[in-house]
Amino acid sequence: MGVTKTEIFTEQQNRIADLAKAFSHPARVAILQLIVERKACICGDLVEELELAQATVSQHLKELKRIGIIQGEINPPRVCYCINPVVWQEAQESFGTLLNTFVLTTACCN
Amino acid sequence: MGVTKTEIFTEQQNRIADLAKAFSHPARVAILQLIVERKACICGDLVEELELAQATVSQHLKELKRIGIIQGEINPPRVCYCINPVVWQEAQESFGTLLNTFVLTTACCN
DNA sequence: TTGGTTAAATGTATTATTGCGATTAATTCT
DNA sequence: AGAATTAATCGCAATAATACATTTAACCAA
Repeated sequence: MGVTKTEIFTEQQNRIADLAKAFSHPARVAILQLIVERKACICGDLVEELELAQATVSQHLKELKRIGIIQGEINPPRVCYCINPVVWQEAQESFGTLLNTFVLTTACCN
Repeated sequence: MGVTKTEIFTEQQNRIADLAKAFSHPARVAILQLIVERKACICGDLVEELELAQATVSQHLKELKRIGIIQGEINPPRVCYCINPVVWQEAQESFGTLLNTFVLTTACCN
């Protein structure tokens, strides 16, 4: 996306943006939902469920791993992915806090 | 980003991805935080606070408007932006529900 | 060793995103 | 009417993201 000027924002703002990226593509939402639903998933199962090529799924998994919200356990020749509870909880708290800063009664300029 | 295959995902998954986009860039996080904090913001104030050009801020505002999470009231020659309570609540519920599907006790493949 | 299986990595094409200068549009104020 | 103010839009350059075919790597089994 062109060059995001991360240096002019706070750590917190950059981290929230990064966590939000985990959910900002429907394929990643679907992947996370499947992993949660089944407790864990091997890559091949995800490829079967989603109508996406193996390379594409693998790339989304890589991005989710970069963010930290999933972790992969190598179980040759498979890799089993599961939620990283620590980061998942971080997401819960971050979004929860941010979304709760706005209270409905203090709405608007209308 | 290449062509996201929205048609192979559910409405819900696509909507969550879209809502997450509101938070997936630190500038937009900062903008939303400022609007919430001050109840409302005119574009010029945001440009002053953030070290970004007016055109850039305007574009982020446009994206946030597209998603629906903010709304702009024209108050010439200014525009006053504020949170759209309906969509904000939708985000609360969507993320809340999704993030609560995972319970810590049912963790992992480790 | 030789396959077979699975997933990561690589390379490529395409499209989206970011950021900004410059321009334009809309509306006040004088 | 003319000047000033404010924000949207346009156009551009640079970079990131999507998607996939193909190749590579890692491992097990026979």
